[in-house]
Amino acid sequence: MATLKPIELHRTGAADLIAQALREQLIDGELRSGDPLREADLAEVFDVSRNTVREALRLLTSDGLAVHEVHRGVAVKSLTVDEVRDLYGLRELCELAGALHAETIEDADLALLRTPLDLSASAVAAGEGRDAMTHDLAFHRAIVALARNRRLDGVFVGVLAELRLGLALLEPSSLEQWPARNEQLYARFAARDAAGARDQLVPYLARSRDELIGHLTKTGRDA
Amino acid sequence: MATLKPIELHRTGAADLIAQALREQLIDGELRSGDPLREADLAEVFDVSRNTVREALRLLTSDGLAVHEVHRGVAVKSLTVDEVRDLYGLRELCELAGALHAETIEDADLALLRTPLDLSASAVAAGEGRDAMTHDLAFHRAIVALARNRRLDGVFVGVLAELRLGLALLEPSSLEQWPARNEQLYARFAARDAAGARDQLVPYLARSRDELIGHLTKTGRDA
DNA sequence: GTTCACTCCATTGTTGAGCAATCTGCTAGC
DNA sequence: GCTAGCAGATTGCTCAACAATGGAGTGAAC
Repeated sequence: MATLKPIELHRTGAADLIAQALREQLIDGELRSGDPLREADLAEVFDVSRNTVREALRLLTSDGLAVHEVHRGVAVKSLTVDEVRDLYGLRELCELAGALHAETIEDADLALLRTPLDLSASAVAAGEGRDAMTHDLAFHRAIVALARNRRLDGVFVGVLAELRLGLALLEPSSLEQWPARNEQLYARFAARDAAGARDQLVPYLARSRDELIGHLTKTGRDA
Repeated sequence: MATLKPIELHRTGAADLIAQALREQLIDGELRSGDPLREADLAEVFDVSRNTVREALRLLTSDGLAVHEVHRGVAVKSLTVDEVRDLYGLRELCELAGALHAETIEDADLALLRTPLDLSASAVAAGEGRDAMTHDLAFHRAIVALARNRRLDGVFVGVLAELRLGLALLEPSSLEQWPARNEQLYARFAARDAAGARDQLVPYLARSRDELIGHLTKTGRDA
């Protein structure tokens, strides 16, 4: 027989599916920080047993998206200002690792940067805040991917997921400046200018960080 | 009342305890790469229900210490050469982030580097391979901790845990060169020489990586 | 009015049994 | 030698139960 479907792509169990569903609700902002995730409720909503829900919640907590206190249950994580600082520190490390490779970037990789950028810009124009952010973050993921280190990609995805807990609460208006800034960043990559990318990236992230921190301290303690 | 026990430190459930026990067996090398982790067996060994074991196994797999295939169960992860490369890439990133702070290192931090170094050296002298490695890695953790980023620390701990899957299989003889190299590295920190630390660190890690990769390719495909 | 003590209830932690789905190795038949 | 198919083992998931814990409410004592 011919080589037809070499990958039957990792089937997933119910717990994984539920964890994924919850993750999506988190980044959609449907679940807000601090919201309790009660086993019995979720079991009913997803129509699975409580044990399966528990497994899913374990996954979420080890992702850092939820916190678990014994006998008090699981709740959506609230980011503290310190955590946001740490997350951005780590994010910077990841993105700079990618930016290092700007010198030798290939056209195919450049295209992988370009696509989410355009998608993000049009989502911003259309007022689709959530999509705009998704594509914006995909752009940054593409930057990190330049380092060609899957483990690093994994770390970065985790960082972004946690950051989204807070980012989801930002007002849509703050997104409007992003396309222009991303465009400048992209230009440095297109020019194979690693140092320039780096110099662009650091203040970019600092600004994003301070925006989020400002929002956290303004609204309520943490979020 | 006086401030007496402010921390009743996160009590843990049975699943967490079992996951921790398994982690320890992993780094001890008692569980080898590829070994199956059967639910029923573990349930009996630890005298808990299968459900609890399942939760523990979920934790291990999301730590990256085990792999999970649907309907085929959980097994201790086998590191591929590519994964080792990626892990060392990430490890380098973490340690370099710490080394950046060598310039401004305080005496207290220096002491935190010194202690595990001495412990490691005497463990090597005593032929205690496992302890030697534990303290060696603690030394490197202290380096990363200089960056004062808890999230980064967490990433690094995860990286080390996975690396230990392979490191546990190295012959004890290869440990003997480490104390001297660590000592050189320490000297750069003591001299507040960030650039020097960096120049020491990169080949140090490259060498360690190649040693592990060499061992993997030599013994059997992966491990 | 505040503070304790106590009770009640919601929720989690864990168990154990059970069954369907799936994988694995073996056997029978060709 | 190869394939089909039949166990047996193992996982995926459910269900029902009960103990342990935390929180909220009630009420008495100061």
